[in-house]
Amino acid sequence: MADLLQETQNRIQSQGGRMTAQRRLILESLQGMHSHPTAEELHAVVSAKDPSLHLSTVYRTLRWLEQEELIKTHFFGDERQERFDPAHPMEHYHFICNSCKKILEFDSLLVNTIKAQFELHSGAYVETGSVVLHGTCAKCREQIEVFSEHT
Amino acid sequence: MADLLQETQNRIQSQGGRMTAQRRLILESLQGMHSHPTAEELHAVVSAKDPSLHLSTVYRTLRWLEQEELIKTHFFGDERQERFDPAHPMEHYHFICNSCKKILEFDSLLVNTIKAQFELHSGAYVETGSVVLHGTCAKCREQIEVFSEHT
DNA sequence: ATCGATGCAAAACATTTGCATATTG
DNA sequence: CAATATGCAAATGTTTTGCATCGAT
Repeated sequence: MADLLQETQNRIQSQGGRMTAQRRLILESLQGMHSHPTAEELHAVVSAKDPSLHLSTVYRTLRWLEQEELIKTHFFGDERQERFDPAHPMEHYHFICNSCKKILEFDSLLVNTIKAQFELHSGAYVETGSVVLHGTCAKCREQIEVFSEHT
Repeated sequence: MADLLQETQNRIQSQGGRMTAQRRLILESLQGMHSHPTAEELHAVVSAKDPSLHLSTVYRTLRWLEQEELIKTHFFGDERQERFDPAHPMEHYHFICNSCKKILEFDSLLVNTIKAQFELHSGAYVETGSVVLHGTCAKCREQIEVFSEHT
C-alpha cells in the first residue's frame, strides 16, 4: 500500500462514508508505527494526540479496514490479543523474538513449494499460507552472550 | 504420544497428584477425537458422559497438560478460541479447510530450510516454526464441482 | 438537514480464579 | 486424614454493540 490514508479516503468516498478526524489520526498512527500493534497499543498512541478518542472507535476503524482488506489481523503465538498488520500487497511471514517480542517480517519462495506439495498429496486447493517462526533475534542473542561472558 | 492416558498417569503419580474420574474422561475423549477441539467442544463431548463435569475443570486439565507439554495450543486463522492439540513428538503443520473447517496435519522438511535461511540472513536463532495453510480440501472441492455441474 | 460516525456504558465471549466442598491416596 | 481436585460463581481481559448525540457533507 503506497498510502493507506489516501486509499482509505477513496474507498470511504466511493461508498458514501465520511473522513473524520478520528479516522485520519488512527490511520496516520497505524502507518507511522511500522509494526503490528494491538488495538490497545494503537489506542495508546492516538490517545496522546486526542485523549477523547475511544477504544471502540479504534476497533471499529480497524474492523472496517480489515473488511476492506487494507489491513490483516493475526493472533501470534499464544497471545490472546489480536494484532493488526497494515497489509502489504504480498503475502509475507513473521518471526517473533521470544525475548524482546519484536516482530520481524520476511519472505520466502519456499512457502509456495510447501503449498504445491501439500496440494499434490492432499488434493486440496491452497489459497493462503502463514508462517510464524519463534526464537531469539540477533540483538537479543548478543545481549545474552555479553551477559554470559560477564558471569 | 503412544498413550496419553498412561503417560498422564505416570506424571500425576510422580508429582503427588491424583487421577480422578474427570481427568480420565477428559483424556479419553481428547484422545478419541483425533482433532483439535476447543475447550468448549471437548466439554460438550465429556458432558455427554458426565453432565456435571464443569467447563473450568476441562480448562484446568488442559492447562496442566499444556504445561507438561503433553498437548499444544494454537490459535488458527482468526478464530478467537484456543484449540488443543494432543502433542505428537514431532513439530507438524496444519491445513484448514475454509469450507468445512476440517483441520489436516502435514509435515514438510522445507520448513527447516526456511528456518535456516531466515537465521542466515537475520542473525536470529529460530526455535520453532508454525505453518498454517488455508484453502479448500479435496472433499469440498468435489462437492463444489458437482454443485456447479448441476446448475 | 441528513445520515453516518463517535463516545460511552453495557453486553458478549473466552478464560481464569477464589473458595467451600468432595474425593483420592 | 490430609491434601488435592472439583463445582460453582464471580472476576478478568478482550472485543462488540445499542443508543443518544455529534459532525461531515
